[in-house]
Amino acid sequence: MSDTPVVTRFAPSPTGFLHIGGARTAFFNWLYARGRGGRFMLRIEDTDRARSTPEATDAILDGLAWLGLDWDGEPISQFERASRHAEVAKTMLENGTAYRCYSTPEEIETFRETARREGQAALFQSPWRDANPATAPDAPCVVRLKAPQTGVIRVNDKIRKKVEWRAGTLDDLVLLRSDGTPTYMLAAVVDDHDMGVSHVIRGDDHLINAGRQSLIYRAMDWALPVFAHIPLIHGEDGKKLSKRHGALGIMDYLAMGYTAATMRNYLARLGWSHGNDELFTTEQAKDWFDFPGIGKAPARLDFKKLDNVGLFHIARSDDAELMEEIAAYLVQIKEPALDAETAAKLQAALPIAKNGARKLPDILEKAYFATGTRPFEADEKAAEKLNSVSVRVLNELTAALQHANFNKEDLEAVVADFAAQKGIKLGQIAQPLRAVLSGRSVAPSVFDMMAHLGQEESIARLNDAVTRGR
RNA sequence: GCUCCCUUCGUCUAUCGGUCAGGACGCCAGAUUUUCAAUCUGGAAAGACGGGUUCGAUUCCCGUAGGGAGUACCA
Repeated sequence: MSDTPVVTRFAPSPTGFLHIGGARTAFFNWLYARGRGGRFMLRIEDTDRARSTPEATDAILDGLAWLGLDWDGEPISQFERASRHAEVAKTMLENGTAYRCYSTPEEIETFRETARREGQAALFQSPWRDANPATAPDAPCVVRLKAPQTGVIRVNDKIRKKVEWRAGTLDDLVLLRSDGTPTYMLAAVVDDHDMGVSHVIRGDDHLINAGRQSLIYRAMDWALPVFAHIPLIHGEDGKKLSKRHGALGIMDYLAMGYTAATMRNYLARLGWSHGNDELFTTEQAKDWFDFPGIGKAPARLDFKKLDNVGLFHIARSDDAELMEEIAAYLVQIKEPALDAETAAKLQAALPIAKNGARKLPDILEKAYFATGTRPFEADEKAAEKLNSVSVRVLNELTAALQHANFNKEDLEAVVADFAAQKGIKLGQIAQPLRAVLSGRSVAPSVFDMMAHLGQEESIARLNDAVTRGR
């Protein structure tokens, strides 16, 4: 282990929302830095002026914020550093590792077509590479990297290990466009260098770029960062993620009701593992995360597994935290916020309602008995449990409840005794009881609900049903 | 086309030459049971294929197939 401080970065291009793959890349970078007392930085790669928008930048920041991935310092705009990039290109021009190329787009296209037709690699070979500068026309030009034509280009990757390209299979990439703006290849290298980035953790789709970019590092005589190219995430059908798969954006998961802690755990396990550990906290992930645990093959999204992870995390979330998650969830699905009274009722019922919930809406559903108000109208399924017989039984139960202590244990005993006396099964009482207490067929334990509601409210709901049943 | 990468149960994965190939989700069966769940017990389920190397390969090497990425004055 080197003693240089760890600096990682997430460098999205602001052309859309933060997608699930990008979120995981950001998370891995965050984990690596945070687990080692390093810095995690954010750089917005907005050199493509036509496609970059401030809205997309905001959306990405929102996504990271929701996931709880905090970054150090201010996000860096790559575009604003254009003059520094041009300066580096100029240095390369001066030290002979780059050249001006006056070929027009049409000429390049013709070259490629010919090459392709002849079955050759379609890498453009500029006639200006070794041309005498004196013969240069007074025309717009790009600045190209002078890629080596002999030997091999080798990159050491933490995950792929040694990756090599034969010189000549990497082209003379454009560093500066004809309008003087930098391309991604140049800008990314210069920024990573200037920001002191020690570890570049990014998607597998950049593996070849590591080879290309290493040439720029060498041209400038800069130390290379540690590269780690992580496998991509595929859709449930194993194909590349696309619109067809839905749930592409990280915020779509909030809209479905998954909590941030759930997503962090699930995302961490997609492509990374720590022995047989499946369910863990973000703190543990920070301690454990390292390159040897990262796999090589792309992973697929599995919502069933995600649900299961949610079960674990909701159960262990603290109530105040869950209330915040629920508020964010409601905003995301464009539902009105909870009023103070309902919120208070919900929070009080959380210890009961979060039991067995995988997603936020599950909690809301189970908490309805506490957030709703009398009289409770039984929904269709609940109504099936109510008939003249069951209502009569409930009426009799009410009497038994008059003298009960309203805690779970005593209530269980009282109701069990009552059932024994009547010679009926517990279920024959519990189900209609659930219907009158919550108006639903899906709700927490009837004893939990009564203990939570208290004697007065519980009996009032029983009486509502009895009155209506007459 | 060319360059590079990848390949263990349906899915996520463990294994770092010798294991009855382990775990998790899901699935199936059973238990529990006041609903949906949850919980508990048990079960089926995998090394893409073909060659090597080796006393011995899932593990190392080569090839094939399949998948992916790149091949832009996009990032």
